[in-house]
Amino acid sequence: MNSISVENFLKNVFTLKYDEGEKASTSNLSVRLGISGPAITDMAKKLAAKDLLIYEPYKELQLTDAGKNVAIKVIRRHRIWEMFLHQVLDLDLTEVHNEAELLEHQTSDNLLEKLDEYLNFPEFDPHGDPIPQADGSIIKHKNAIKLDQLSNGDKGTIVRLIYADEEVQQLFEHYKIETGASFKILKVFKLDKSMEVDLNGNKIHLSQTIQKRIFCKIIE
Amino acid sequence: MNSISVENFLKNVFTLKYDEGEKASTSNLSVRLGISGPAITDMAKKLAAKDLLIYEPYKELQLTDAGKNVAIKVIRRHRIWEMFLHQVLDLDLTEVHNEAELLEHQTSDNLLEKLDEYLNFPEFDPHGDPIPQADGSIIKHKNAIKLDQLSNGDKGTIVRLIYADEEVQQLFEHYKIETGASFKILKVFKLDKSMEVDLNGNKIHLSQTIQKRIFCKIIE
DNA sequence: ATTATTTATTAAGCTTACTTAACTTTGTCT
DNA sequence: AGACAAAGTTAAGTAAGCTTAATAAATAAT
Repeated sequence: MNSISVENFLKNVFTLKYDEGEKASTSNLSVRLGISGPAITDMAKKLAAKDLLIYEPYKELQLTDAGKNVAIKVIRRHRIWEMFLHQVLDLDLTEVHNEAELLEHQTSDNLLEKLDEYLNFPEFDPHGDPIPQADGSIIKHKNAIKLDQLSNGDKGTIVRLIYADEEVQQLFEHYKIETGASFKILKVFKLDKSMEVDLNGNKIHLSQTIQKRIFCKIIE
Repeated sequence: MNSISVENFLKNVFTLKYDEGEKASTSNLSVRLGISGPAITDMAKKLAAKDLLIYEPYKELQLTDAGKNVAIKVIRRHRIWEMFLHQVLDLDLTEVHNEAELLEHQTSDNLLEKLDEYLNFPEFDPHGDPIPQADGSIIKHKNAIKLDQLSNGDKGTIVRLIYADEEVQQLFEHYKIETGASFKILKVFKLDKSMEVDLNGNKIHLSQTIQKRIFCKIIE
């Protein structure tokens, strides 16, 4: 069995790359996992020896299929727990992530499938993140794009939010940015590509970094 | 925060002593925790340094109040999870223990109270074990005694089963020994204090060791 | 009471998952 | 191209939680 550290490592390589489009570099992982650079290099070598990823000094980490499978399973457990905690136990969106972060490493296959069944096999979690299916496949939102692709006057609804860290989470919470919310782009500033958005009647200003963490669908 | 190893250690000192009436000795703990004797001594010294228990070489371990509180909290989390897994997710009695064994270490106070509330503040788990309350108090079954106290002809119902290890668990499962079941003592053998019992129409033979793991109430 | 046996402890060593300090490689800037 | 900053790696060391082998204390048996 893989340890909690190993599971978290692989999960973060995966989400960094595939959810956020960032480089799976030593420094990015160091920040994400809250451990030192050398600890990242160390772990990368260990996991390479187990064929869970490909490590070449000074190059970006690459998950192998085996590594991807582990990552996807951890993400599945995480998102099913989030859904369960939110829908069944009524924990709010700011809490579910941290609780799921712990539970995701202590969930047997049997328990996981019971939870999935209880929830009636959901496809997306409360943040709009896709829940990897039992076979490892990941369903995508159709026609969803990141907010930074929109222009003046565009209207849409939010379908997914990327909760990378505590601060982003607080910002979403503070401005009531949540899946299902409708918005209109009021103005895009060419200077720094920030934009002003009307969200349920409130005017809010979003940097490009934040825009990239918000997936939406355009309403024609 | 206490590590998983520390939580398990304190929990087992507690249950060994207060649930099973056994000595909290190095060898008993070694068997229970599945680790070597020296590992027990090591941990005992560490926890003594943290004032969670009193360690004197060659003497039985004694939990301090602080140590008891940690143990009781872990037991509370364990039993609430068992109840939840059984009642809400429909896992069977043989599964809930092992799942709860993992989840008990990854449950925040907030989540725990949500689970407790969802279950409507139960007092006993599916094995009949008392669930320590939020204030640390432990409600006892009234007038419950262990099976080994009964005599020929006594009738009663099972209120609680002590699931010490995998084997006992299997035995309970195999003979359909479960809380709520009615029984009658057919014969007590003086030789080894074993007894023959009629349980829901089946004749079963129980050693004294097993009798001590079954709590019941007499029906007059 | 002495011996034998069980039980517990000490000693030495291992793995995992980290740390900081020093050094090396890579990429950028002029 | 050379210098420099940023990013990554190597080296050495730590703490937790284990292990086995050897030793000592407590308990039971004769």
